[in-house]
Amino acid sequence: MKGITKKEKFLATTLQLIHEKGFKATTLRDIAQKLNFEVANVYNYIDSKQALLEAYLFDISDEFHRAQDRIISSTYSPREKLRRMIASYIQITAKRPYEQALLVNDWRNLKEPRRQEFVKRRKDYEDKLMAVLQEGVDQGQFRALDVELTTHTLLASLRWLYKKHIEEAKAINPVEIEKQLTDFIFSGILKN
Amino acid sequence: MKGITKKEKFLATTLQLIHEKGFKATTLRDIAQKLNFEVANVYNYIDSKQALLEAYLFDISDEFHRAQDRIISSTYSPREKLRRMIASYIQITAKRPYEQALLVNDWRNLKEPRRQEFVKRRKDYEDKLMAVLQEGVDQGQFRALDVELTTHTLLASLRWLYKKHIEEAKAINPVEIEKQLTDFIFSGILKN
DNA sequence: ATTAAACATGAACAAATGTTCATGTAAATA
DNA sequence: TATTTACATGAACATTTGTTCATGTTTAAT
Repeated sequence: MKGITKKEKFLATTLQLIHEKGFKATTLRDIAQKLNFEVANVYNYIDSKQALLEAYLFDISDEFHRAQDRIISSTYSPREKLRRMIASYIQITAKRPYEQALLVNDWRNLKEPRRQEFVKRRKDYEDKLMAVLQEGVDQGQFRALDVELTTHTLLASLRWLYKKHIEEAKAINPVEIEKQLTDFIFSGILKN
Repeated sequence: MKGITKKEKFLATTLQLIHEKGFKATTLRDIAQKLNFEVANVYNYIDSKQALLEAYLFDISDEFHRAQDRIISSTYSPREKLRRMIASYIQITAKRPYEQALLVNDWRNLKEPRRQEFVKRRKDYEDKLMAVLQEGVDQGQFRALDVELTTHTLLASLRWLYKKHIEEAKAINPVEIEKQLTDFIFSGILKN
C-alpha cells in the first residue's frame, strides 16, 4: 500500500506549507516545488484547492465534535465534563497541531456554502460547551459568571496551544500541559 | 479639513473589508467597489497594498506597546501591574476592534523584512508580560505556575475579545467585561 | 481669479494563479 | 505477461490581481 503513504506525504507536506504561508498565499506551484514535481501533478492528489482545504478542515472539525459528543452524553457532573472536554481538546491538538492551526487561521478561506456550514458547526461546539458551563453555574459548581463570555474566553485559552506543539522542537509533556491549563481555567493564577 | 475625513473613511471602510475577507482575499477592486470609485483611485490613498497592511498593523501594535511600557515602568506590585495590563488591553481592543482583528489574523501577510520585525515586537510584548508573571510568582502573589505557558494562555484568553466588539450589535459594558476577564484570569471559574 | 492640491477615470500590462489536456512512465494487479 | 492503476510531465489557458500612466475634474489655498 504505497499509494496511501504517498498521498499521506502529500497531505502532510502541503499542510505544513499552508500553515507557514496561509492557505491563500500557498500556491499550487509552491506545493509542487516542495514535493519536487510539476504543478499539473498536484491534480493527481486533489480535485481542487478548495476541496483540499475543505477536507482538512471538516476532518479535524469532526474529530473535535465526536470527542465532545462522547463526553456530553455521559453522566458526569458539569465540572467533570468540562475537565474531560479540556483534556480531549488538548489531546487532539497535540495529535494534530497543524490541522488545528488551519482550523483557527484559515477557515475564512472556505467558500460558500461550506463556509456557512463550518461557522454553524463551530457555533454548535461553542453552544454545547456553554450548556455545560451553564449547568455548572446552576448547580453551584462554578461561580456566577457570564456564561457566554466565559465560554469564549475558555475556548480562546485553549485555541493557541497548537503553536506550542508546532514550534517546540523537543516533545512536550501532555500531562503537565493538561494540568497547567486545567488549573488556569479552574483556579486562575492567584495564590490560595 | 475634508481631506482627512475622506482618507479616514477610506481607511475605515477598507479595514472592515479586510476583516471580513482576509487581507490576501481582499482585492483593490473590492475596495474600490465598496467606495464607489475606480481601482486606480485607490492609489491616491495608499502607496501599495503591502504598505497599507503595514500601516494598520504597526500603528495598533505601537499602541499596545506604549500602554504596556507605561505600566511596566510604574512601581505597582506584579498583581496590580497585571491587572492594569489586562484592563488596558481590553480598552484598546474595545476602541479598535478591527485593527486588533487584523493584528491577530493577518500579520502573516506581511512580507520580509517587516514580518520578522513584527514577530520580534510581538515577542517583546510577550516577554514583558512574562516578566511580570515571573515576578508575581517569585513574590508569592501568583501560584507556582508554568510562567511561559501561562503567559501565552493569558494572552490568548484576551485575544479573541475583538469579536465581541465587532459582532455585537448593541454596545457592551466595558467595565463588566473587564471584571469578568480579570476574575477569570485571577480566580478561574470554580466556586470558592 | 489663479494656482495648487486632492480626488477621480479608463486603459493598459506584466505577473501570478488555478485548472485542463494530451501524453508518458513506473508500479501494482490480474 | 498483459493490463490496469498510480504517478509524472510540459504546454497552454482564462482570470485575477497589483500597479502605472496620462489625463481629467473638483475642491481648497494664495
